This record gives sequence, structure tokens and C-alpha cells, in this order.
Amino acid sequence: MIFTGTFENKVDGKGRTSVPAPFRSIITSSPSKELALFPSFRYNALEGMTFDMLAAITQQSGASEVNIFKAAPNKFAPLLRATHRMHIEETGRITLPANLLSHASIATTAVFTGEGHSFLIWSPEQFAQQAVSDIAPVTEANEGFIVDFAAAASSVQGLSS
Amino acid sequence: MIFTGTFENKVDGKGRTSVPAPFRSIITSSPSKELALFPSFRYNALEGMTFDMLAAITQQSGASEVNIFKAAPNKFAPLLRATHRMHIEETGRITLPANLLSHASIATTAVFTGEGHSFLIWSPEQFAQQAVSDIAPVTEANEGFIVDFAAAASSVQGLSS
DNA sequence: TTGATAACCATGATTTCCCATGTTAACCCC
DNA sequence: GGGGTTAACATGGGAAATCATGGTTATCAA
Repeated sequence: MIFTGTFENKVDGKGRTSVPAPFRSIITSSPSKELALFPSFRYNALEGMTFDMLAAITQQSGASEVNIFKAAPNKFAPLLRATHRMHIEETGRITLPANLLSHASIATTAVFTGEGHSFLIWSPEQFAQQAVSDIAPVTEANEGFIVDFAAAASSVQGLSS
Repeated sequence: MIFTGTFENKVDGKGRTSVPAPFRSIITSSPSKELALFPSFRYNALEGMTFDMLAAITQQSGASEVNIFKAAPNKFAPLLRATHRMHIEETGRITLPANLLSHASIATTAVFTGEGHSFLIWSPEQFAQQAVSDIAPVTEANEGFIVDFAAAASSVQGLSS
């Protein structure tokens, strides 16, 4: 299941916001039915994915292995420590923790963007700023991506268009 | 079950502290419903996990075998000797033993951090000093981690979400 | 008896759950 | 295709449960 699209929702005084319905159905149909939410490494935003996805990634990388005697710190530790495990309530909302709200500079409005296996939550200002730099005309810098994307798209079978 | 997140709780004069609710539910839903607590080998902190997890580790490594006649020291012996088996009381608290409190330099406040299959208990000072708890923008220092994370994420297969 | 530990009771604050409402989008029948 | 009906969704507010934490009583050992 792939997160796609952009949605803008309100954040109330309690920090509550509705998870966009298409995202919600992905999460609630996952085994744990729960959400991993953490500060994005790349952007001034929050990143979310199914908790199962996060667990799979950490397991796959050995990050959650129990290395009692190992001297070296677990390099995934900062991620695990910063990750909130969240439950989506019946009406489709989550409560964004205060520290994450301030990390992403979110006050009364949150912009959700699908990013494939994960999604991001932005303040409108941060999103607008980033979107400008992400969406650019074809240049030497992004030409490679466009070609790759076209190649991948053409190799996908069974699509109606 | 994966321990994630960071929580700060009070420690009273008797050494009592509340186990953060998300951690508590993992422990109380384990078969033994009990907790293994021991000094961390890595940090100036305490490490905890379900008692079943510790048992599984020692069994898997053969550390719990009865070697009455063997002269060679059991490498798990120091760990097993230092481990306290603890019961979480009805109200969700544990009493941290005095020797563990002093090992971790904990006085009136304890910081709990999820580390995957285990969690750590720090003094606020030790945590602030040791943990790079803030996930910073991309820099040379954390770039390696980000690449690893991306690689792990992209290699996760067969997820229903 | 005394000191320590563990179980029990009490409480304020926070969080979560549930109900209610307006609005939008989908659907269906004519 | 138009109009009306229904369902889904986002959002506000309040009630109830959970949680962290302080204090008190029981239990046990030295």
C-alpha cells in the first residue's frame, strides 16, 4: 500500500487532527492498526508510517537486536527514542504530541503528503516553501530521475493507461 | 513488541517510579508479566526488558546451562548476577533498587527511552549528555545513518501496508 | 520492636473515548 | 443528465477512563 496525495486538515487546541481517509485506511488495515510518528530526517516536518513498517525496517537492519554486551551504540536509537506509537481513534483522528508539533512548526493547520511507504505532515508554510524547490522544470539535475521514472513506468504491466 | 519513545517520570523517596504506560503494556502482556532490570553495559544507565526476553537470550546462547564441573567462566554470569527480576505493581510502578539507582546516578527523575527490544532508564543529565535525542537535519555526522535507513526501508518486502 | 519492603487507597491532571453537527462527495432513481 | 437522498468525512465539545504520583496501612525479617 502506497501513500499518495496531499491533504490539508485542521489541528485543534488539543493537538488533534484527522488523518486523511486514504491514509487512515492503509494504517487501520495493517496488522497492528497503529501508526509510527517521528521527526523527519530530511525536512522540517513529521514522518509517519504503519508501525509494522517501522518494526520491519528496524528488524531488517538489526537495529532492534538485543546487544547487551556490545559497546557500540545502536545507530537507530535516536529514531526509536523519538518515535511515538499512536492509535487512530474511531472518528479518524490522532493527537499530535506537543514536542512534534513544535518540531514541525505546526499550529492550527497540518498538510499531509503521501511519500510512498510513508507520509509527511507539514505546517502550510514549510510545505509551501519545500514544494517550490521540489517541483522544478527539467534540468540536468533531475533529468536522470525523469528518465528512470519513465523507464519504470513503461515496465509496469497491466495498467489501464 | 518494540519499545519506542521517550518519557520522563518522577522517582520518590522510596525509589518508586511509574513505568510509562506503553512500556508497561508490553511487559504485562508478556507470558511472565515481569521485568528484567540490570545495569547497562553500554551506558551509565539501566536496561530493562521482559523477563522472557532475557530468558530467551540466555537459553539461546547456552548461558543458562548447568556446568557444574566446567572451569571456564560463563560470560553471562555478570549479567545474570546483576539482574533484578521485578514485578510491576497494580498502579504501574516499580521500586528501583538502591544499587541500580546509584549506578545510573538517578535521584528524583528518571528518563525512559525505547531501544527496540529493550529500554533504558537514565538520569536526566546522563540522557542529555549521552543521547543524541534530537534528530537533526542532514549533516555529515548522520548522513550515514540516513542512507542505512533508506536502504533498510527499500529492502523491506511483502508488507501488506 | 524496628526497619524495610510491598500492597493498598486517594487524588489531580491528562488523555482518550464517545456523541453531535455541518459539509462534502458519492450514489441512485427518475 | 438532473435532482434528491444517503453515506462518508472533518471537526467541535464534553464525559469517562487512564495515568502519574503522594500517602497510608499491612507484611515480614532481623
